[in-house]
Amino acid sequence: MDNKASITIHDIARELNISASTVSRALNDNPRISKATKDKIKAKALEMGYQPNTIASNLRNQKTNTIGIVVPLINRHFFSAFISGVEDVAFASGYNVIISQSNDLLEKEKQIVHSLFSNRVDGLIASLSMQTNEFDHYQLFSKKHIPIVFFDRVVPELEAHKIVVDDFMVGFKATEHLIKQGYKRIAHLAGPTVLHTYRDRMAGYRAALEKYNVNIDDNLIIHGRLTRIEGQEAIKTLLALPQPPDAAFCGNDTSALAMMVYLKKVGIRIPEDFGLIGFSNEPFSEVVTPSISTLEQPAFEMGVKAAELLIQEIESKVRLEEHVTITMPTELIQRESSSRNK
Amino acid sequence: MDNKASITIHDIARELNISASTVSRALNDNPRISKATKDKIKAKALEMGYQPNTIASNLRNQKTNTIGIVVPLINRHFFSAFISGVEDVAFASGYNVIISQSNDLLEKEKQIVHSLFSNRVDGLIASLSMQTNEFDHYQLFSKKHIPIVFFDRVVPELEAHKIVVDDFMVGFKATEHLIKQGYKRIAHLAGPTVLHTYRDRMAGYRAALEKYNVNIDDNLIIHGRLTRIEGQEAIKTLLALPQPPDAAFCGNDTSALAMMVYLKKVGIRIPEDFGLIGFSNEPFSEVVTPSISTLEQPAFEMGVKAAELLIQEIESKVRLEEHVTITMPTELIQRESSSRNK
DNA sequence: ACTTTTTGCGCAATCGATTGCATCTTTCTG
DNA sequence: CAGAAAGATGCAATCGATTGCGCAAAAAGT
Repeated sequence: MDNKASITIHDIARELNISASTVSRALNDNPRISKATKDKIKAKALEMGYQPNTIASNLRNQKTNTIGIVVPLINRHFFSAFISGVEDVAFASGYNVIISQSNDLLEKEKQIVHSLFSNRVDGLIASLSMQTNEFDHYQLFSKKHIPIVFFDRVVPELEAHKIVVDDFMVGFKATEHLIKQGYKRIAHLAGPTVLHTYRDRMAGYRAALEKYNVNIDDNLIIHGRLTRIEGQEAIKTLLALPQPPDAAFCGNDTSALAMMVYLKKVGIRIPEDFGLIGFSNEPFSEVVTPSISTLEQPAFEMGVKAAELLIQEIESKVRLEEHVTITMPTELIQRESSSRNK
Repeated sequence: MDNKASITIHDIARELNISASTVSRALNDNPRISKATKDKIKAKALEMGYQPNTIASNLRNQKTNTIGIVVPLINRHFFSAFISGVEDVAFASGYNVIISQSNDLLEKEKQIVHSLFSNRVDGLIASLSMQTNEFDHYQLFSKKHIPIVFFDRVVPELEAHKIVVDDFMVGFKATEHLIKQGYKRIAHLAGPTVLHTYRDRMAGYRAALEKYNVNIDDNLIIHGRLTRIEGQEAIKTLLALPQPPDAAFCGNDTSALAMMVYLKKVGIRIPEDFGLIGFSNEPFSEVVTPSISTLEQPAFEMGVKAAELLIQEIESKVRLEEHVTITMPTELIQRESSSRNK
């Protein structure tokens, strides 16, 4: 029915024989407008079914009340939980959220970042793609002092706020746990070392071994993309070693699961013969048999923190000079796959 | 450093002593501008680090190249996979995606829909909240002929495009499968009947029983919100029946898992003593022991279809008169939890 | 009664990109 | 070589909301 163009404040103004400025001010509860006029205008706006045009407002105000999110893949528990946390806070503060996924491709990430910039988001929350090794595209934002918060995959070179987990402690705690459970040769399935996350975790792994005087054997360290396939390949490789490991700390739960499935298939008992611990507490790790020990990565809370930090920065007049880094605690969740001592 | 305001086409025009219109046309490859001028302008734009202001463009063009998505909760496998599918198609077609979650609250859903409208999204993709029993807020869109695609939770009253799975067939196939596996008393854990989805599924369940001349016992049908807790309560209730069931078709994998955990605990063997089938093929259902039979809900593909349909509608001059409903196939995935005949 | 303040509202510019309608050159045609 | 046609670019309005400044009327102060 209502095919005509939207009604604007000018339409309301014309109907009421007043100026558009007054309508605008009335709708924004500007004190310069009398109560009587305000009421009249608001009533008319309602009657005419007026809906503000946020685009126009954004253009004029140089503010979009929108924050952009860049993640490698929406459809992964950690990221979707994180996004959920961001959205919660954003909504409560009157912000919209534009989400894009990089599919772990640098080129797509670049495009997305440009697009979000052109859409004039007020701030950006991003996790780097696995390929990302240059950061010029983020300078669009930093040069204009548009706040950015990086999370999960971050690099030290980046001058921006960061939300991370203590990856060193992750590696340390996971490894220490396996040691304390009596495992002697502990393998580590690590992600690509270009990412600091994985470097730190491996450092924690090494530190724990050293602390407990366990010999470090580089043959027990395998790098990969932590997929199911690669997890399976890794465990095959490890078992074929002259001195195979009796436990593994995997970079994520997915690869730990892959190992578990294979170990069960070849008749190696978990946790008796082989101990496993993963990372990030995917929903499945609790319900598989045996359940997989892991470290909880508080995704939702990280999203909340990221959004709070970003919005605070957006709305503060003065831009913080130093960049804050929030390190989130990760909790070790001991389950069956590593519970040799009970 | 670069603290000054953004450079606009006017800045470029000034530098080159030409008009802004020419710059605009050049950057848009308008044939009315000579190659020489275009090259000069593009070079200058690059040199000055020009970034188009999409907001201004959107306002003028009355088009935002943005589509809005409303889901109950981002952080759920089905929805995040769906969104991922939408985002893929949207990005490829030059659209941004604004995502909001209703948290299954009608009031929040209303706010979101208004906000997306004010942001002038070119189209909307939505799944109703569990509470939603009125639809006036969507009329904002339909009245202005802004296309909407509903998915998953839909109602027949809605005059819009829909992407759904064939819920009747889901119920039918799941139940038929259990019957063919030799189970005799098949329970059904159903969702709230206000939602058509669940009504249809139950109808399918009943139809299958009838077709195979299995007596329908209403005591075996339990309604709930399909959470883990309620799944556990349900199986307790069912087992306490004078004539307990020997199989169950659960409304989702989560509740099926809850049943499984309880059944294992009390020593009832799956699938020998009790058959289980869930719905939606959550990632965990494949990896638990025993693995859970289920029906695949092609979330990602549904997102793809939804986006394709919406974008096609947005970009077609003529608005389709009839509303299309795309019914996606669901495939039964037989796993251990229901494989008595092998 | 006259100045000063306060109150209420309108004018017109602005945000940045787009586009219909000129205008001014060239180039071509007969 | 006049006049038409084609080619290249500029002017100014437009999208809808916001806001600094100004003006008039009403209220307050002397």
